[in-house]
Amino acid sequence: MVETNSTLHLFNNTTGDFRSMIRDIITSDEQKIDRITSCFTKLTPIKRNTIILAKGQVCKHFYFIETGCARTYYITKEGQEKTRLIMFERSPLTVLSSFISQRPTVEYMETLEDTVLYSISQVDFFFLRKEIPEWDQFYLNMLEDAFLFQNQKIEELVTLFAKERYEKLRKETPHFIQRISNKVLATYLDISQETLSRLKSK
Amino acid sequence: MVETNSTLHLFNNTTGDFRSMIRDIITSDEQKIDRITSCFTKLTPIKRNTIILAKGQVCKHFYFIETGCARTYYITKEGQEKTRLIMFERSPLTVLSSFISQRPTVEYMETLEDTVLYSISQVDFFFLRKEIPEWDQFYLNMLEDAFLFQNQKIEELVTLFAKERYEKLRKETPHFIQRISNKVLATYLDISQETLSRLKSK
DNA sequence: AGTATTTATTGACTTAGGTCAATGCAAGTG
DNA sequence: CACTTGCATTGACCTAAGTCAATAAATACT
Repeated sequence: MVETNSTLHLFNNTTGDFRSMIRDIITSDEQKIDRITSCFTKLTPIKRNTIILAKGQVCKHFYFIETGCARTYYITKEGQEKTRLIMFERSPLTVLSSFISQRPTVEYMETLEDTVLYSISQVDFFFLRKEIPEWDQFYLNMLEDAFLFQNQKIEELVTLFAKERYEKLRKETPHFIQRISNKVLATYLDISQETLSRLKSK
Repeated sequence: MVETNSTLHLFNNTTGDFRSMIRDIITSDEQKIDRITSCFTKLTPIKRNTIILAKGQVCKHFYFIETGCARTYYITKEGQEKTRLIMFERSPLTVLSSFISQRPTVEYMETLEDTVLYSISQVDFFFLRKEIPEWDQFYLNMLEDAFLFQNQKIEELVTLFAKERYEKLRKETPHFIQRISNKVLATYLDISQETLSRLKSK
């Protein structure tokens, strides 16, 4: 990863890559981009299969993934994992329900690969929303995206067979199959690992 | 329903009840409430089981339900209905995915009882958001609510058995059982009508 | 490199819930 | 009020997908 920083600000612990991620997300002047990036901390790399947030905790951070990927999942009372969301590099990552409400989450958040995150606290996040309209707009866009994503997920769960959900994923997001283990992918599609294995070989 | 209007504005086709609904939703001065209510039209009562929006159409309106109730649902390629959302009086009603994106919906919207709606066009709705910060805030709150609702729905679909979903509904929203037919309720819980009938008698 | 621990695959069997069909019941319409 | 149409219930049977178990293959660990 290139460690050049396009600004001259000292004590800015963000990289050029991170600035470009922010620029992808909001259109604003460089000063505001500075202000935003200054609120983020680059975390030390997190090993794969590390739990970032556990059931019962309040989600006090919002992340951007620089490299790697992560998921959020439920554990049923029978002990089964059910993955709701998988996010890759250059994407936001948080347990939005808990982040919004600041109430304990029922989900776990876990890295699926060695992952580098940029982190902002919930307090700073909401402070930035008041301060920078473009950031407020980003929050709104993210919320809309999250709504549309879940809307789609509900539709797929209730209208498609296991086989069809897998085929749709294969066509629309083939990188999921390349990067995510069969085991986790099965929990994402809400089918058993064995059934997924059988679907793949047909 | 009381048809008194607490303002002196002529040509204001909204009722006192409607004003109180808006006041429930946003905190603002009476002038802005006037401005908001003036953008809504009270529709002539709609008979039960009337389709308000069909698959393939773009959702160009946002509604408040004054009396009655309505649902949005998918029809699978096997011809089965799957209800995603049921809304009652004093609640917002729209197919948010299509309303946001202005792209054709895959859902149907239908009244479940004789229903009275207040309607605002998508254009006016977004115009109001620019004009009145409290309305913009309402949109954000609604989006957050909608997100949280779907988040919950996904959790229930993937972590609970049919029986448990029914028991949860019976405890948390008993009015659904009183007002919604077994048939529609079954599609809301994503179980067959026969199975729901059997669950109820145990 | 060699061992230990996951993960993937495959077969045999089970099950939650669905489908189909028949009957009784309630409700809307002329 | 009769009549039709749709809704709820129940029984008999079915099936998509899950579970359990045994290998095999891949990864991680020392």
